Amino acid sequence: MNSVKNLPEKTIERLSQYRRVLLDCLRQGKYNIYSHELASLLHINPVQVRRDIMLIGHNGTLRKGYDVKRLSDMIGTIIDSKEGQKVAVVGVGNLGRAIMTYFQGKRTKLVIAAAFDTDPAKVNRVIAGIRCYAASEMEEVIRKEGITIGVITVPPDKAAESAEKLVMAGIRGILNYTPVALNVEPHAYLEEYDMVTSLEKVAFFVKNRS
Amino acid sequence: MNSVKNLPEKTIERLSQYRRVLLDCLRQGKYNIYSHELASLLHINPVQVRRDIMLIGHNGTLRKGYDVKRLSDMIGTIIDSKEGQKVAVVGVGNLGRAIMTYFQGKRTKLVIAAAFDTDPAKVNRVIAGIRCYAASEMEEVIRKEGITIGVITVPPDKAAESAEKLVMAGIRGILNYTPVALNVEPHAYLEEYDMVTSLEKVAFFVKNRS
DNA sequence: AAGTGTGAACCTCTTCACAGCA
DNA sequence: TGCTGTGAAGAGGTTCACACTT
Repeated sequence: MNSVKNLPEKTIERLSQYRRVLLDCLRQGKYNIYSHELASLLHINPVQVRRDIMLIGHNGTLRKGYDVKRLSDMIGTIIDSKEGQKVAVVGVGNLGRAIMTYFQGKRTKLVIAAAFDTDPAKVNRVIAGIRCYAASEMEEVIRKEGITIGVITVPPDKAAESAEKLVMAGIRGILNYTPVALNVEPHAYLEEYDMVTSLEKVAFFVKNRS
Repeated sequence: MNSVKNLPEKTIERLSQYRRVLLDCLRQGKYNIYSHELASLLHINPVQVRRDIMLIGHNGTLRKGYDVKRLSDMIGTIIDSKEGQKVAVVGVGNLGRAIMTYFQGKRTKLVIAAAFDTDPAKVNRVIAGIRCYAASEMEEVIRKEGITIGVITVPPDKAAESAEKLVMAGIRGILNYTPVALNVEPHAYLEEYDMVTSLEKVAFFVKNRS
């Protein structure tokens, strides 16, 4: 079937961004929005917006733009799990802390429930509102808390080991910020992002501009 | 013409990753590598590797795999500028520091030359080896140092303002880690990355697995 | 036999063009 | 008139299949 489960990856990314914009609108008391407004706020094409919205089910539309509340709720039912999901941050360095701070009290459906590190100065402390455990406690804590997603922000040489521990603990999704390609399939869904690559990409396009 | 300037975006990203792997090989005394080795290290298809290498000029090949040194140099001539490029980090929070630490002494062709913040406690200090200036000095420092790329890691509400300042200072490329879509075209090349979107994407795929 | 180089097919994503509705 | 919804075309990216080389 061609349900919501088969949405294109790019559409999912944009839905997340639509929702952010929509929530902003609600906060400002704006209750409907045109596809071209959403589009220009995100610098994309209005057709793209309409098609994404079409893909999540023809519903949710009106003749004078989209109903902001209804659309953002609709996106919620697609992206969020009903009972929410818990996230663990592995590696409480600058990057780990950045993510923990970012999420502090933001989402209700996606909550950072634990952090892990090997540094005794961090273990058993609460950092950015999140309890930090010893890396050795990973499996126990993840199972007990029902954590499903792990974010890896450790130094490169500890990345593979961290991923392995997460998989052992039954994690279902991993977001890897380390420049090391991990091998966790088919146990977990894996998303990798490398800041150096992004910067080099910008450097390339800066170099080759007319 | 169909030169190296017109390389697909995805190919550029992979070239950056190939180079990392190749430099690792050199460090380990490995001097040639097969496409399937490179591929499996990065979890992609060997054909993809061969095609990317083909795109950067048929050269660089051998009958017993690729010459590691020659290929990584070749990638260097494509990604790097001859005299290198300087980078500025705008916003010395956790994320800004993460990037500054990451790059410390890593690259010679892509160097973080300055950081900017409004916090008096950070201004005029050296953090992760990088001099931190007041945000008000941005235009002056960027022009004087010849900085071409800006990384924005400020809080969301200051993102637009930071981007504007960078553009005013003649910046040519921006990497935006803020969840705010910036409007800097046609002055600068823009790359955006949003951690929340990435996490939500992982959450979606975790939720919808067979 | 085991690699590379590459045309062509395939798949994914984006945009065009336009019908239909208020 | 000005919006949404959508078939169809187009662009971009990946993989297949196979010729070629040593």
